[in-house]
Amino acid sequence: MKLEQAIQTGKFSSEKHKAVLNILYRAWIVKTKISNELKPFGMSHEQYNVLRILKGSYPNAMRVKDIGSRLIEKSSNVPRIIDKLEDKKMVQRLASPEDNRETLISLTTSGIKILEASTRSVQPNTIQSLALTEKEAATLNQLLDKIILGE
Amino acid sequence: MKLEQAIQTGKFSSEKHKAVLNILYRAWIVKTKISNELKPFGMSHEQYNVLRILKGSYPNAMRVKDIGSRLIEKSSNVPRIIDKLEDKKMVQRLASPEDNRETLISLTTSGIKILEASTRSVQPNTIQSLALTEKEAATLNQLLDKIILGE
DNA sequence: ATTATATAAGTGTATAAACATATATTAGCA
DNA sequence: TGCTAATATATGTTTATACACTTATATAAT
Repeated sequence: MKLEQAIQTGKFSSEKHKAVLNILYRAWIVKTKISNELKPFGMSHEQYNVLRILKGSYPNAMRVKDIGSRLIEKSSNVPRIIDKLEDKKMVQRLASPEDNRETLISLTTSGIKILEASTRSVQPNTIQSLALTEKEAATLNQLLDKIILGE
Repeated sequence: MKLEQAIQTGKFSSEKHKAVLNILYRAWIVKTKISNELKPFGMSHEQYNVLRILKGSYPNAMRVKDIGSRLIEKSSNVPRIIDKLEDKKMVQRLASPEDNRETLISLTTSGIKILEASTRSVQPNTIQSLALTEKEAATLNQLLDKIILGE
């Protein structure tokens, strides 16, 4: 759906103004879609993201702070997300041998399985279904990379 | 900041995959920036959006459902946002002469003033500061309009 | 060695988002 | 008319977000 239909208006002061609203709208669409796909797996979007990050370094464990630095939403409360995943036995906390302030987090076997099953549900309905060629996506990425507010 | 730095990773399975993460990241940046700009005015992002929508039809009042249909995040709870704005005397509720189920919402004089003052703070630091030409923004909009998951 | 500073994880709390449900009113129709 | 369904707003409740603060540990400086 075009943005104009989605928010029932056609008056934008500029293409730049429209672009800002468009980004907010598409992000909301994507987040909503992913959250809905994850619902049967009893997982929130942020929990799923943490699992994906952990899988990137599997079978090595990761420190909480390194997980946080890879999350898109930097205000996320990583220990609390870990709590939820630990309750569900998807991850486990380990003591760090190098620094006692740190906690290491690792995926459990069951965590990997659920992650893979949920990814098989999420991917085809989100990323793979985007009606963009790789070239278009690359252009989109170039343009998005110019949005660098507040640095 | 480029996405790779922002989320401390360079491995994306495709440009499409990266684009999805990029949209989520840029939206988070924009939302955070706008929220910070609005903080001195004691207003949340969603409250600000509702005031902007109301200004579009000012001096005419709007129905709650029509405000909702213009919001980007469709799961927003419009009556509750109105509650907050009404507490701050920025809007007022009126009975609808046509349909007693409806409530009409209108901006107060003070609401308009605060909206205009906050917009003078938000606009230059968000939309106007985007390092995009109008042509680039138009291309960005075309590409974003292709993201139509779950319709 | 002792103190101050910085860092990592976790906790507390207030607000907002998401979702289901309730209440009131209108519209459709037998 | 009287009943059913649909619509519009509002409320209740659970979970998540944002942000401040605490605790424990490590590093740096004197």
